[in-house]
Formats: sequence, structure tokens, C-alpha cells
Amino acid sequence: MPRTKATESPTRDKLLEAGDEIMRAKGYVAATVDEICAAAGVTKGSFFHYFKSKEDLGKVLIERFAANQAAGFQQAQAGVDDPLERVYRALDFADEAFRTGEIRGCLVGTLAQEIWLTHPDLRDACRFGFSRFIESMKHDLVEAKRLHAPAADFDPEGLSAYLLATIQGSMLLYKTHGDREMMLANVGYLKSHLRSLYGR
Amino acid sequence: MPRTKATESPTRDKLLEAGDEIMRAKGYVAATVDEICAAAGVTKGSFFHYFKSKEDLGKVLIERFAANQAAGFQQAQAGVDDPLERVYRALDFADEAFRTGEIRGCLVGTLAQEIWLTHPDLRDACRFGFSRFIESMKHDLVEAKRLHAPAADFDPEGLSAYLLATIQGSMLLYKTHGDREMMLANVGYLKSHLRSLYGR
DNA sequence: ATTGTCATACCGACTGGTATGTACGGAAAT
DNA sequence: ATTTCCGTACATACCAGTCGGTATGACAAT
Repeated sequence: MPRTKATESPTRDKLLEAGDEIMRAKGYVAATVDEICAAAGVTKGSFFHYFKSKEDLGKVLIERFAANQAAGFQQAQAGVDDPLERVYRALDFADEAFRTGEIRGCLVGTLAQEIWLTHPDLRDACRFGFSRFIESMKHDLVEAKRLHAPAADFDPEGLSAYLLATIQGSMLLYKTHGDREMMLANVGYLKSHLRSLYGR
Repeated sequence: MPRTKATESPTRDKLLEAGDEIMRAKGYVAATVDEICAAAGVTKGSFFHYFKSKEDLGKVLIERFAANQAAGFQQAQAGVDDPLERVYRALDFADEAFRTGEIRGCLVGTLAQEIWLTHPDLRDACRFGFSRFIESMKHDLVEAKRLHAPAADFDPEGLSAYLLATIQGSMLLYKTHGDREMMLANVGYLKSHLRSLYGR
């Protein structure tokens, strides 16, 4: 296995998976390298072989999470051309993610909350992750207004950040209330809001 | 000075103020007792005289923050009887808080994100803080529907959690993007959504 | 008025545990 | 043979929380 460049190895993947799990549950600071190693079934030697620091792992995890998320949305919108329909597909995807399987929250949102002042590099990674969502959605929202509601009186530019904020906030409230219905209801309110803005 | 019961003292207040500031900035885990003591200008002896643990301080801070926040909203709605107008006043209050002064985020939201799994007592305090907002707002939203839009097709029960989620998420996005206009725009979207639901 | 007692208020060195990161060595693969 | 890979032991720092100590004022007894 030598001669490779140290990316893409099963050990590294296990560390990423464990790190993702633990950091999403307890946040960045409380997640310890030892715990991550134990969960991954490896030792510290491996950890610091693949990552030069805990912060390095955090950065990789944030980027990985954002990329996976983006891929999910992209898949949910595959083949759909109408921009408004693409937005609804994205919300359906979020809805589906909340409904099925375990919701362990968004890694980007979880980490951003506690490291934005103390770890500028991680904060930038989080910002990039958010922007990725915001920008792609913004494009569709603006286009959709031109197509379906050119005369309507609202600004489509900021809507994508609004959607993201509500989704992030819903996951936050879920952490304290454990109420899945509330999350789903919030996505419903978002959809109804969009319907009223875009006329359908 | 003896014979009192140890609550309400300038030293304790300084610890609370410092703890609030630091935990809001760095979260619960990263905020150290030493740092809080240094910021308050006292020593560890004082800290553990007034609080039996760091978690104890956290609990007090969450309750304090929620109470202050509730008092602020109450003041913003003072003398207003119409339930819908009360809701708008609350949003105006949030708007104003975002616009003026420093926004250091919501302590409840910040802590909830990282301690919900590891510190059940703190999570319960956060839930109570959120519920306080949700319940009082829910009452007005339900009443407002009966008064102003009894025939409209939406459920007013969940709207308050939706409002809170969007506001919390907006503050979260602010941490990565530092964009105050985005927060204000999101409150604007909320208002316009309410206007479209309630017909005014 | 003075003294003694006691609870509150506060200090700061210390402890035990644990955190990240390092040093180094051996296994395994090319 | 050299590099990747991964384990163990260790270095260093820092964490929450403890503990004895001092100071101060309230109260009671003298």
C-alpha cells in the first residue's frame, strides 16, 4: 500500500466517519482525538499520520459534509429543468432526510456555532459550505421569479439564505425538543411561503 | 456582609456577565472557568463559592438569558392588545436588536447546539428557554388567526416554532458570513410571510 | 466598648485527570 | 531498501474542581 499519496485509505475513511459522527453529536471542542480513534478502531499514530492536527480533520470533515450534501441535492434535482421545480425538489429532499433515517444534524451548522471566533480556518470552511448551498439555490430562485412571477413584489436574491436559515434553525430546535414533526412542519411552511410568492 | 444567602452580589454578577460573554462567543466547552474568572477579575475561589460547578453556571446563564429575552419581548409588546400586532412588535424587537449594538448571538441556541447530547440538564434549560418564546408567541398567533383570518388555510400552532427557527438560523448564518443585512432581510421575509397568511 | 464566635466572602496554590501532539519503532508493501 | 502505515509511550499543557487559609462584618455576651 505504500507509494500512494496518503489520501483515500480505509483507515482514513474510518477516521473520517468516526470524526463526522462524534463531532456532529458533541461539537468540535468536546470531540477528542482519542475518542475518534477509539470509534474508528485505530490508534493515534494513524490519526496523525493522515491528519496533521485535529483542526485539519475538522476542515476536511466540513468540506466532505458540504460536498456530500451538495451531491444529494444535485441528485434530487437531476433532470429537472424548471428552476422553481428544482427548488421544490431540494425542499423535498430535506423533508425526506428529516423523515427517514437518523437526523444527526448538520455538521457545518454545528461546528460553525462554536468555532466561528476561535478557528478562522474552520469558519471559512463552514462559510464556503453554506455559500455552496446558497448560491446554487439563489440561481434557481432568481430564474424562477423571471419565469413565473416577474411582476411579484419580492426580492429573490436573499430567499436562499432565508431557506437555509430556517432549515438550520429547525435542526437546532430539534436538538432541544426532539420533535421531528416540528421540523417537517417548518419545511411545509417554507413551501407554502414559496407557493404564495411564486403563485404556485 | 455575612448572614445573607449568597445570591445577588457584585462578584457573582461579574462572573455571570463574563460567563455570558465568553460562552456566547466560544460555546460551553471552550469557555474555561479560569478565563471567566480572569474576565470577571476574580479568582477560582470566588467562582466555586457562588457556583458549585461550571455546569451550574451554564444553567444559571441559560435561565438568565431566557428571562432577559422574555422581558425584552414583553416590553416591546407592552400595552398592545391585538395579537397580530403583538407578533409584529416581537419581530420589530428582533429586527431592532439585530440592527443596533453588538450581536453576539443567542446563548441558548449557541449552547444547545453542542451540549444537547452530553449535558441533559443544560439541554432541558435550553428547551425551557425556547419553549418560553414559542408558547407565548403561539398564543398570539392562534388568537390572531381567529380574529383576522379565521377562514385561511394554515395551521397557526406551529408558526411560532417556525419563526424561532428562522431567527436562530439567521444568527447562525451571521456567524459565518458576518452579513447583518442578511439577518434583517430574513426578518423581512418572515414579516411578509405573516402578512400573506393573515391578510395584512 | 470590648471581646469572642461564626458565617459569608474571597484568595491562590495544588491535585488528578485528560487534552493534543511528538518520538520512535516495527510491520508491510513495493 | 525505502517509503507508507500504524502502534505505544511519552511530553507538555491545561482543565475542573479542592482545600486550607485570611478577611470581614453581624451578633451576642460580657
